[in-house]
Amino acid sequence: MSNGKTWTLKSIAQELGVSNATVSNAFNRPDQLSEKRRVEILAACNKLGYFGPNKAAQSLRKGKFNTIALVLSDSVAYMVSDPVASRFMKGVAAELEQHKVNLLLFSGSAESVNDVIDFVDGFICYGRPRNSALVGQLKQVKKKVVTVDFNIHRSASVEVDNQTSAYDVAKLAIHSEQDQLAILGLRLLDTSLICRVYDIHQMEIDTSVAHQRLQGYLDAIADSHATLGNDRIWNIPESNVELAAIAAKEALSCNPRPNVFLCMSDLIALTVMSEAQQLGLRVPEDVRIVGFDGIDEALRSVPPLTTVYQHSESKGRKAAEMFMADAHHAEVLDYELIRGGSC
Amino acid sequence: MSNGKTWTLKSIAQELGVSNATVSNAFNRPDQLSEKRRVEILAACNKLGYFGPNKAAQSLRKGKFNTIALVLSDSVAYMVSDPVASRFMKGVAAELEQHKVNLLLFSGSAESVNDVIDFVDGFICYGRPRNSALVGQLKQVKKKVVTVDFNIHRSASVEVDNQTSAYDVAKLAIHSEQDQLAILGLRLLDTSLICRVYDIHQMEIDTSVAHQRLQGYLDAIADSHATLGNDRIWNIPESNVELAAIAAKEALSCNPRPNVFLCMSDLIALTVMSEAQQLGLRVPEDVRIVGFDGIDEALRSVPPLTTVYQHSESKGRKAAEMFMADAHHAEVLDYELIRGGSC
DNA sequence: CTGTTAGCGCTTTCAA
DNA sequence: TTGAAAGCGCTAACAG
Repeated sequence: MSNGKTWTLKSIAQELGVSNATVSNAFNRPDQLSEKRRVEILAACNKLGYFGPNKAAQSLRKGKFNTIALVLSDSVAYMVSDPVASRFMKGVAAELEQHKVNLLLFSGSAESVNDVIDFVDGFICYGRPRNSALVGQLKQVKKKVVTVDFNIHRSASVEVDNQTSAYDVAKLAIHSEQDQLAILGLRLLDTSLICRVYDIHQMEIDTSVAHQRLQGYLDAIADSHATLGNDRIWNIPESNVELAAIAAKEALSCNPRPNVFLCMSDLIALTVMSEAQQLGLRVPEDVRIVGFDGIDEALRSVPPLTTVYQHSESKGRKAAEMFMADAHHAEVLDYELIRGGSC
Repeated sequence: MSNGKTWTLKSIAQELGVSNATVSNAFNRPDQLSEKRRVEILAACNKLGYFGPNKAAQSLRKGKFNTIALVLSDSVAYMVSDPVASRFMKGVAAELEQHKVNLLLFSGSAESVNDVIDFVDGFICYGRPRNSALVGQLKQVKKKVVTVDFNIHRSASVEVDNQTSAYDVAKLAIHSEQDQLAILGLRLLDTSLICRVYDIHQMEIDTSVAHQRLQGYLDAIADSHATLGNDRIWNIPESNVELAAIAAKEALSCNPRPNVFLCMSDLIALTVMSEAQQLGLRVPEDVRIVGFDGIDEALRSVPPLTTVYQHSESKGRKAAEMFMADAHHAEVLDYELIRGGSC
């Protein structure tokens, strides 16, 4: 570590023989002193190793932090390796970088936003946080909030029409009334277990992404008069290959075997595809599969996956944009149906 | 937004008819007042809607922030979607979450760490930042620093032996003196262009990951007496499929066509594999390929990729651990050779 | 254009 | 156990 003296605005002002207001102005309000004087002061500061006012003190004083908290729906550790969440973060980061605003990652499983609220100018909240207490807190917060993929009925939100898009992609997969459906759901239940979801009608119909997609699927199935047995909906707690493989194996070994798989993420869909192929089943001849999200890997699979492409990166960018612009409306983003070869 | 009054320690103390020191103690130093009194005060605060001392003021006073900055080697937007960096972040996040320490993502292309230095307790720096000025700043910083995959000769570091691992995996790929090599490098040059790298001997041999790997490859080639033409090293500026595909096409259309491809990332290797297969070449019979990193997708490819598996998540965890423990040594992490079917 | 001063909201001696 | 007061480092209003 360098052993130079640690300067403060005050001490440096004293050293230079000017008042601290002058130094402060030199850094923050160029119009308050002569160009010449400002340059002199800045140069002197730089030589002495004073690199500008302490940001923490500055922020305390101004009530402005140049930092926003991105509240994720789950732990940071989990979200950062989720391909869809990553793309979203990428969009947020890209936009914030332009505004020179720092990004603080915050876990949706944390106990309280209080830990960071005094450090940030506000929140972008990506998906309903796993700890639902946070939602209540966010409603009370006296700072800017932009919600994504859900809405807390205040301030701004960015959403995609999950229900309609799920309906659309399901329609692509269902070909006849004879089709036997299976739904591989992501986080339909608040559990870390892989299990069937039986009483969908008793489920609290909330605004979570999973439930919106489920509703879309169910509508499509009803409209098509196809069959969805009451033991044909799975809950998968996390979008990862290991868990998905277990559910996929279960689903593929049902009797009668489903021939259409509606999957709430591409990772799940790709896993079903791979499991099916290992059983010697052909996609789409024997088994049709659709995913959701439109991750890169889905384009590269054989056959490529039919899925709903979400503009996750744009979503992130939009959310950050709305935050910066202090927007107060709800923005609904487009989606695209990708017709791969899996159905 | 809630319209309740915004309490401060002072105003709440006044309201409760006690001194502000008492309120402060109730929240921070339970031993300084009776249990009964403490509980009373806390309950009263909670009822009135005061959720504890303002963290920004607290931090300014204490000089402790419970936040660390993760300095990435490139822009946050880019790093967050890189599979290897993601795993690293996952490890860091998991460890910090346990300590209830917040994570601030910081771009390696930013101008100066000054923007955040006053908000954080220190830095974890993942890879040499693209803006090399940051390295100099980090050396001066009077706060904790842990570097990863490079070393600034102060405080702690976590590293993997890139050179030896590259050597090892290259040895797996090279079978005879007749082999025609190609190296698809990642960020060997400070440019955003895809191009050949000619004068490797004039290159500043630095401690960047890319150069260490290159040295490992070159050693392996030399030891095997195989052939690496002087126009057979490519620079790819980013690890993504589009850029990799361009370089892969170039490399595959060389005459004589290389039959061994040493790739500095799995994504690059997978892209070469896919391009080769599209040309009707068989892997590994016609073309042998090795990657680096050991991402999930590499295990699932056909054939699975031979590569070096880095324990990226452990690396992240370790870096955070060392930060929290205020370690000062250099830690060298293990790697594993994964023998897939691609060579 | 420059200097003085009152806080931002808090913690922590120190004396009572 | 409590209260008064100094000060963390800074900004902004105001007076000169």
